[in-house]
Parts: sequence; structure tokens; C-alpha cells
Amino acid sequence: MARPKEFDRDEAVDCALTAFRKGGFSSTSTDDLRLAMGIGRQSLYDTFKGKKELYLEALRRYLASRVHGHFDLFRKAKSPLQAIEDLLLSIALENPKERRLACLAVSSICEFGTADADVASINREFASTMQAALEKLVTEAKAKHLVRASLNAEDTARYLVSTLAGMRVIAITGASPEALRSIAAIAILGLQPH
Amino acid sequence: MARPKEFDRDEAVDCALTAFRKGGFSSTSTDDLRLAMGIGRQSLYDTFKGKKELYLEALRRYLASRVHGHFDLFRKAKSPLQAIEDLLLSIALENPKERRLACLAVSSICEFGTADADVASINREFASTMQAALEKLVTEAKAKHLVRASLNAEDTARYLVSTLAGMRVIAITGASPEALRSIAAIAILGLQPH
DNA sequence: GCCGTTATTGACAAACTAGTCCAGAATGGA
DNA sequence: TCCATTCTGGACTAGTTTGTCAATAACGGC
Repeated sequence: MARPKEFDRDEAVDCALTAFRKGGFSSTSTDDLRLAMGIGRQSLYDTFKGKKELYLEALRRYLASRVHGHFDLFRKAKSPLQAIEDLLLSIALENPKERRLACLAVSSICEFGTADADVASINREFASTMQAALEKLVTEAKAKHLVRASLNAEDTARYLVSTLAGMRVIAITGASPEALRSIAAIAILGLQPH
Repeated sequence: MARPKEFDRDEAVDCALTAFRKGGFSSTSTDDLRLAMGIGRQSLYDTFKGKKELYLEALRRYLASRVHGHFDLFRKAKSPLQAIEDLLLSIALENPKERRLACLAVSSICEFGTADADVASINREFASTMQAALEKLVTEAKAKHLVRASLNAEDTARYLVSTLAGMRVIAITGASPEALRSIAAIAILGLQPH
């Protein structure tokens, strides 16, 4: 065997993630990163290959943890509509510091558009995972007459993904939990039958 | 008098705006900018003082033109609810190239958060202009029984701003006009009375 | 046409950036 | 204890970045 790493890889990625969420990819230098991660320059390159690869790993990690958290909410919810509501409310429940950090999905979409194949593909996969889960929830909710029968599951799921993205943007600007809750409430109210 | 400029200042800002919308502030170099604007390096610094000032001017110009366009829609609309619907539908009506460019408001919020006072203040002013206009429309729509009486105008306006931001994000990823229209339709349907 | 003013052009400087190299240190197994 | 392996830290490089400077060119009023 040989000398073991002095830092935890996952913790380091988390620190990099926070740094990237603060300023995006371009404006976060490798020096900012290694300082935030508390590791040396060479360790960064040995462990993560480069800045871009570290960013992609941070993005994957961020989205995986979001999926994990969201699916957890879904499982715990009493009804499919409650699951959707809990999802929208989850932003309001985050602590203020976390809430004010940009969502790396939204941020990467703004910074890279569709120009970067890796970023686009990671985001596309996340979006379709969420889309599928939400379609299922909407379909179930429709079956239980919790949402309007006239609503198309696919369109409604897309609407919810869009709503979530909008709330993430609003949250960065410092919107209060109450403001975020009221947005979620209106979105949910709009789905319910007469 | 003296030698006149060989370029149109407003056109130049528009070119810079497009460049910034493609990649954000940090990843757009002054060289990218002067090339996109078709002007020399010194002209850029003489006319706009620096990269940051050019960005702020592009952001202000972008938001002013959005406000102008939106208020135009509002004036032309047959009813306050129609005005809101037209606003949400306007993204779907943009040409594909324009639609896929990031909204500089959303993009600047992601890149700068609240860390930059200038950016934050410009965005805050735009947000409150839109918020006020939407509150007025919602109040009018309520009076005409076009939207649910139970909806609070302030919250509903915020909900609409958030919806718009979400749709802008979705649009960058290449969402079709149909997808964007369906999102707008669900949002509007949700506001209407039983 | 001359002249003061301003625009343009290309060269330049200082700082910063991503990524590499290398020497030394730390580790676990033999 | 010694060794092979891998980690670490600092120096380094090549390229890019923002912003400036100085020389030249173009314009309009006189």
C-alpha cells in the first residue's frame, strides 16, 4: 500500500459544489476551488483530473442528491398531490444560506446553454427523471380526483419542472420562505379540481 | 468638432448583449466582445469604460426592452387576464434562436447572486416594475371575475414572475413552442375561477 | 486647407489562469 | 527498518485576461 489521502473525496466535492454554486464555472478559479476544498493544487488534479471534470462531478453529485431528496419526499407523502406540494415547498424549508445559493442545474443551463454536451446530457437525464416521476404522480393524483381531470400528465409535469426552476431563481434573490410558500400554494391550488 | 464614431453605440451594446447571453459575464472575454461588436479594443474602453460597465449597460438595455415589450402586450390585450396570458405566451412566440439565449436577468442572478450590488439593484428594480404591473393586472382581473377571488394579488404577481423565470430556463434547454404554450396554459387555467 | 478634437489601430504590460513538474514526506507491507 | 507507492506543497510554464499607451487617421468648424 501507499500513503492515503488526507482529505475525504466526497467532502471535497461538496466544497467545490458550494464554490461553483456561488459563482458558476468560469468565475470560480482552480485556486478558489482548492482553497474552498482545503487541498493542494496537485491533489486536485490527481484526484479530479481537472477543473471541468470536477465541475461535472459536482453537478452530477448535486443532481443525484436532489433526486434522492425529492424521491424521499415522494415516498413519505400521504398522497400524490401532497408529494407534489412537498416538492414545491421543499425550497422554502431549506436553510437561508443553502436557499440563496444558485441551483447548479439552472446555473449550468444559463452558463453553458446546450453548447456543452456533457453538461447538457447530465441535465437532460435529471430533467427526464423528474419529468417521469412527476408524470406518474400527476397520473395517480388524477385517478384519485385530486387534480383536474382535464390536465395532461406530461404537460403538467413539465409545468411543475418549470415552476421549480422559477422558484429556484427567485430563491437566489433572497425571497422569503413565505413568498416561496405562497408561490407553491398558488401552483398547487391551480391543479386542483373545482 | 471631431471624428465621429464609426459604429452605432446601441447596435454595439446589442451585440455585446447577445454575447453575454450566450456565456454569461465571466466566460465572455473582452476579445469575444469587441469581435462580436465589430469594434476595436480601445473603442470599447473609450465608449463603455470597461467590461463590467458594458455588462451593466447591456443588462439595463435588455431589461428596458423587456419592460417595453411586456407593457406593449399589456396595452394591446383585450382583458387583464389576456394580458397575463400574452406575457406567458410571448416566450413561445420568440424565434428559436432568441428563445435559446439565456435571459440575462436569470443568468446574472445565477452568476452574481446578491454579491454584486449593481447587478442586484438593476434586477430588483426590474422585478418590482413587473411585480407592480402584474399586481395591477391581477387586481383588475379579479374585479372582472376573470381570476379566482381567493387569490391575493401580490402573491399571484410573484407567482407569475417566478413562472416566467422558470419558462425562460426551460426555453434555453430547447423546449418547443408547444411545450412552452402548454406551461403557460396550465398556469393561466390555474388562476381562473371555477 | 488648416487645426483641434476625437476615433481607431496595434503593440504592450501586468496580472491571472489552468495545468505540470519535481522534490520531499507519509504510509503500509515485507 | 527498508521499500514501493502515493500524497503533498511549492515552484514553474505557457497562454490568456483586462486594461493602457502612443501613433496615426478622420472629421468638422474656421
